[in-house]
Amino acid sequence: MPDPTPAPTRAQQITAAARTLLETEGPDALTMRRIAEAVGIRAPSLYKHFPDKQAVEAALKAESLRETAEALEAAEARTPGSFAALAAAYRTYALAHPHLYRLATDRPLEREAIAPGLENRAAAPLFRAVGGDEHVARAAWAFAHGMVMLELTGRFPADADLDKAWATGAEAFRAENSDGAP
Amino acid sequence: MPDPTPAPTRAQQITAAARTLLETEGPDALTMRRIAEAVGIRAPSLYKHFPDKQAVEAALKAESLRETAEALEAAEARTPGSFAALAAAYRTYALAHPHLYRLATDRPLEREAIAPGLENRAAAPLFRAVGGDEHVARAAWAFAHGMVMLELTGRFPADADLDKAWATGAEAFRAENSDGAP
DNA sequence: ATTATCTATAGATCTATAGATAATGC
DNA sequence: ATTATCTATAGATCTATAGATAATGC
Repeated sequence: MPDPTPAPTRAQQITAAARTLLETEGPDALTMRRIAEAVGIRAPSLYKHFPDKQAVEAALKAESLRETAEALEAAEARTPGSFAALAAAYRTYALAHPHLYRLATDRPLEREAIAPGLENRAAAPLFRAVGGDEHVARAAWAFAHGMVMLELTGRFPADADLDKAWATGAEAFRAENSDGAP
Repeated sequence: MPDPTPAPTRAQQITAAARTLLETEGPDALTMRRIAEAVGIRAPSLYKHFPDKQAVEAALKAESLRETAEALEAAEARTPGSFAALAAAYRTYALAHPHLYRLATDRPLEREAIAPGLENRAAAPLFRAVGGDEHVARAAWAFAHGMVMLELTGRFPADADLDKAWATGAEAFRAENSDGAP
């Protein structure tokens, strides 16, 4: 019988160390030297496992995207057809992993480095919840991303009731509001 | 009669040079050395006019915020009460100044470095256009910010019809949708 | 007197490559 | 044989301060 928890490959150790650094100390700590130190090797050895730093970052973006998809799929399974439930899950994931979320959404995605279909998979629950309209789905995603980013960046007033703002957006993009009202 | 176009102060020259660098070459070009070179002095001399680099960046953020407020006020004057008109003006400004917009919204704002009331001034037209509900105003702002950032970052599919996504959000946050529907 | 500027430089980093050496797998 | 690792280092930068010198304003 195969080992149920196979030893992680070096590449996996590197990605895991990079993630821990990013999540605990922020983007400035994400250097090849710090990553190597965390793994217990010297920085030049990293280049036997990843061509360059961008490739390490791309692996972290793929992780974040996959976990976002999983969070949305779980929310959909619990509460089918509810954009509010998806929005809550999206917010929860992003606020739990602020540096990772930012890395994954903040700069262009190296699409050749992520699994084909992963972007679509992450978008699918939202598409379904807003009634299958791609334009509504994009607007709803923008709302959720904007709320998360403005919240993470501290741009709302300190005393703002963000739950109410989220509820407003959840209401605005409900599937029932998307079909034919004047 | 006073000079109608007074010579810019050094601080103004420095801010202007910094802005040109940022807008034309992006954030990596925004170094104290490059700024000094553009002004025609040596980098250490900058510190007679700004305490540190963050202060230069704060001046650029204030400029961006003021111009955003002006763009929204102009749109409101042309088309009072229309969130769609404000959203269009917001998008136009951000896409015309992508690096500046990103600098101004991407990281925490040094609020002590910007004119008191400027944040409120920028928010006021939106607040009015959505019918005076602060929660709707925040959700609508998040939508607009999210659309801009996802568009700037290249996260929508290349063939996505973003005009339609903007129109969807503009409809969703219209003042008429904000009062009392079930 | 004060202010602006300069040179020189401290004090930190980074990413990535070259080439040698040790460990592993056939 | 091949792979992983190491040391050494190229080649770039950065921000910011110290202290000297020149220019300006009273």
